Amino acid sequence: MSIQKTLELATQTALQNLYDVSIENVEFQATRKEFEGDITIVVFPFLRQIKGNPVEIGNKLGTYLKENIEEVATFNVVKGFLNLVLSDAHLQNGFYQVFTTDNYGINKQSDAHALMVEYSSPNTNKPLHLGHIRNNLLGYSVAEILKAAGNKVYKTQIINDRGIHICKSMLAYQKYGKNETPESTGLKGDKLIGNYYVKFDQEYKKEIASLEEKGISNENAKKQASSLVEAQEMLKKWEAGDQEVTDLWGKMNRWVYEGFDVTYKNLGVDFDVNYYESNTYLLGKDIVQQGLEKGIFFKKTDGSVWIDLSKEGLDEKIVLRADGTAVYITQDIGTAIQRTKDYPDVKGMVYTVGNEQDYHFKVLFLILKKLGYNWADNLYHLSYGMVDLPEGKMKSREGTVVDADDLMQEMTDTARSISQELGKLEAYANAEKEKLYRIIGMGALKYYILKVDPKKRILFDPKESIDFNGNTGPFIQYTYARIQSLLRRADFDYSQKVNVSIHPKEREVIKQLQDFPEVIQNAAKNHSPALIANYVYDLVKAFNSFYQSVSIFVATNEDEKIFRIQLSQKVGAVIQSAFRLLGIEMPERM
RNA sequence: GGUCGCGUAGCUCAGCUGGAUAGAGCAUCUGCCUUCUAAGCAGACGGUCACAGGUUCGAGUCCUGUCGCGAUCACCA
Repeated sequence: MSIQKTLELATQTALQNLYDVSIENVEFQATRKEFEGDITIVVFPFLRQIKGNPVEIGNKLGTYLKENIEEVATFNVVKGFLNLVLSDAHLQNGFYQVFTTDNYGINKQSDAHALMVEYSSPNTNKPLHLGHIRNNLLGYSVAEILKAAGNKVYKTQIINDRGIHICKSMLAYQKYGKNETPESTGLKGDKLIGNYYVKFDQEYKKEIASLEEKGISNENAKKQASSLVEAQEMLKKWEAGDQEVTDLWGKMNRWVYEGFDVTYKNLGVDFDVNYYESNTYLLGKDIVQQGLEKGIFFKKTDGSVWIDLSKEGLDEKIVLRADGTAVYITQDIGTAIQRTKDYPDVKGMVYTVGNEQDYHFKVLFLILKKLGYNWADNLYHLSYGMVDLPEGKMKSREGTVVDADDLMQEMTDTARSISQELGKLEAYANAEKEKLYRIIGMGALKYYILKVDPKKRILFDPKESIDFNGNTGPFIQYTYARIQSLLRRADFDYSQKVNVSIHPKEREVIKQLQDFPEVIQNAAKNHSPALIANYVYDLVKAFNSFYQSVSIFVATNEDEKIFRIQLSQKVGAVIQSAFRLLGIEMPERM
């Protein structure tokens, strides 16, 4: 039984005995650090049922708890706050239990309730950028957090491998590509294709400009430009299965995937299953037909099919075009249903998609619910804020993007130069040093992105480098590395339970450790890696303060030394577990 | 214009179901390396929690309105 539960029951009994009232909830909070105590009971809410002075009630309750509950060593009352000091014995027992629990805080995954987490979902006409990095890190991390909270999770992406934008790259390649390949140019496949996408846009703009000179309005010029018309024709050919077009499409997509694979690998993310839009874009039409029969959708005179969501405060929304072809939401309906067929154990899905699509997902979830799918209640749009630059939105076509590969490389480079400046790691082999630079650089990047609340937008200024001091990934990695150094030196058995008097700094660390399981549950419930990041930061602060104020190897007796090593070991383990949920690796030294 | 999100120290962010004097980091300034890794620790400075009302014993947190920023309201994806 948790200490909180114990105290709650005891408080209820106490108030029954002392005042003859039955209280339903007891409100707890961690004692603020300027007061003495570990856990605080808020007395004010009792005043609804007990007439009297809160300080007096607090004192009576405190006395009762101290006399009857062995875990309570002493107490004090400030205003309406009853601060309880827990006994050393209780803290030691609590810690030893934490210490001896393997994979502390991490739950076993249950097959009963599987979830599918979608993230990344790139277009195959351009390389990944900083926006994708946020998406990928968030999706991956939330998937890992959900696993740690006890869910079975399938990670997936839907690859946007068809459409007019792909045709634009293909067209530009046909015209200007001279049969270049990643091998012949030495470029990553996604970079090569991305260049042609930009090339198309440049030529398209030139064309519009020259049409405008001939007196054609901008609006008409945009529609009439021959390059655009050609791209549209190419899309029709693709849909008709034209051999030449589909061959080129296949070849160029393969190059892009090879490029993406490198980026994903460096980013440390992975997927259990991929869905391709070229396979799913026709899905959902039969569902629309069924919905029409059930009266959920209705047909307009031109033959297009709609759903009326005005009762839900939304508009009418089209689900099928007049010519019978699918729109974006049609295939999303189809894909969601397809996934539950492919993976019958899936009871819910998480979509990691930017907040610009809030409206879309509201509509999608509502439609699926109206169609009567019982898993529709367990759909969640993990909506996150955009990553913007000081000058505004990133735009691939205009070249104002922070490229994912470049940024990761820069982070490693920064880690290298800081490390060299500090004169660290000089004794190690080059290969090991490079590996550590990568771990530290990526740790800085990932923590920087994940520590902020997903729904807030991030302003990224490329001119200001991401920090390595303070509330950062490397700070936490550094603490871990220090702990590993301690453990390498501790060449004795420290597994046994010991009795010591607990230092105030140790108290703080123990209490932090005890919060970890709840933090994981909370992060899962809120789909927020930021909660994990903030927790680890607090834990590390508490540990560093402890590390600074007590000596571990020069403890006053053997038991104390063992206890401090145990405490350090477990803090290291929790840091590692928590950072694994963020996809951040730990260095053994730095 | 409708809808949704955000607004906390000079900057970047915490602040759990309402609870004590609103917390960190960066930046600026002070101390601490002949003792376990100074990417660290201890401290100083810095706040009308956008604004105005309301609910409450108690509001950064809940409600209403106003302002500011962003997104969205396509037979594009």
